[in-house]
Amino acid sequence: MKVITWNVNSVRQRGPRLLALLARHAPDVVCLQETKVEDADFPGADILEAGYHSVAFGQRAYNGVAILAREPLSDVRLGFRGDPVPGEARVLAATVGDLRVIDVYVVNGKGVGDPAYEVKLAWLDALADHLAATEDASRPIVVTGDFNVAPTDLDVHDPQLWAGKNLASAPERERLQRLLDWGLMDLGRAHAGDQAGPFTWWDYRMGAFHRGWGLRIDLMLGSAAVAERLVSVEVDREERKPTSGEGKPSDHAPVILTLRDQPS
DNA sequence: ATGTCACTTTACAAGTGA
Repeated sequence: MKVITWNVNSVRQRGPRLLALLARHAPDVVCLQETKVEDADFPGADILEAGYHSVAFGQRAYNGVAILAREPLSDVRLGFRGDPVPGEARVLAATVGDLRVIDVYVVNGKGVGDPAYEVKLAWLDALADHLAATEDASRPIVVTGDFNVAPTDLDVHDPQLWAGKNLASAPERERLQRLLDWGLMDLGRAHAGDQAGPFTWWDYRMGAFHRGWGLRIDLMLGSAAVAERLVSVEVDREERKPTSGEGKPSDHAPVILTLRDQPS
């Protein structure tokens, strides 16, 4: 079974590349972030034609999440109680087969000391509270998406440069750890071991991708029932190249989780 | 570190969020 997460930075701009991704990897589940469209404009018909059901939770211009799946999606939940920014479409949960899928687009935070950074910390706390209150960590769960947090210095191309900065600061890493303490494993790190990266996001500016200036902020977190089925977590770096596919790339690369099939 | 991109608008260039 394959689960993909991808911050598309506008699903309208990334339409052809999204359909190509579905054809290339034939995933079972895809979580998208930063779709940037209201639900009426979400390309659900094109996605259905490609063989995928979908649920979208979007808004105009900003944020927006969606889950695609070969199998029907059930127990869909939009947003979460206690969200410090309830007007922003950032969390979508659905059940696919035996798997509970929670798609998240974490508040960016702008910079340490910015009011948005305090919102980010509160938001991560609220999400951890919500999961503990509403989900069962003993079941197969994947919490995935753009966390806007590089969990450790292994997840940063230049730890000295990023030390204490937004996306890599200790307070946000502590909040992420709270989430893990509830009963999740960072599957990407489990697969990569003590190797740096693999990175999933590179700034559009300064030729950052070409220079290897990346961060691992798009994460696959899994409960124990998922972690025991872990085969691999890989980054589709090709998708980040300007030359691959139709139109421009997102600033994030897709992350592909592969799980062993359930013994039946 | 900031050489870009996508979005929006008493729009046709400039601010914003990332």
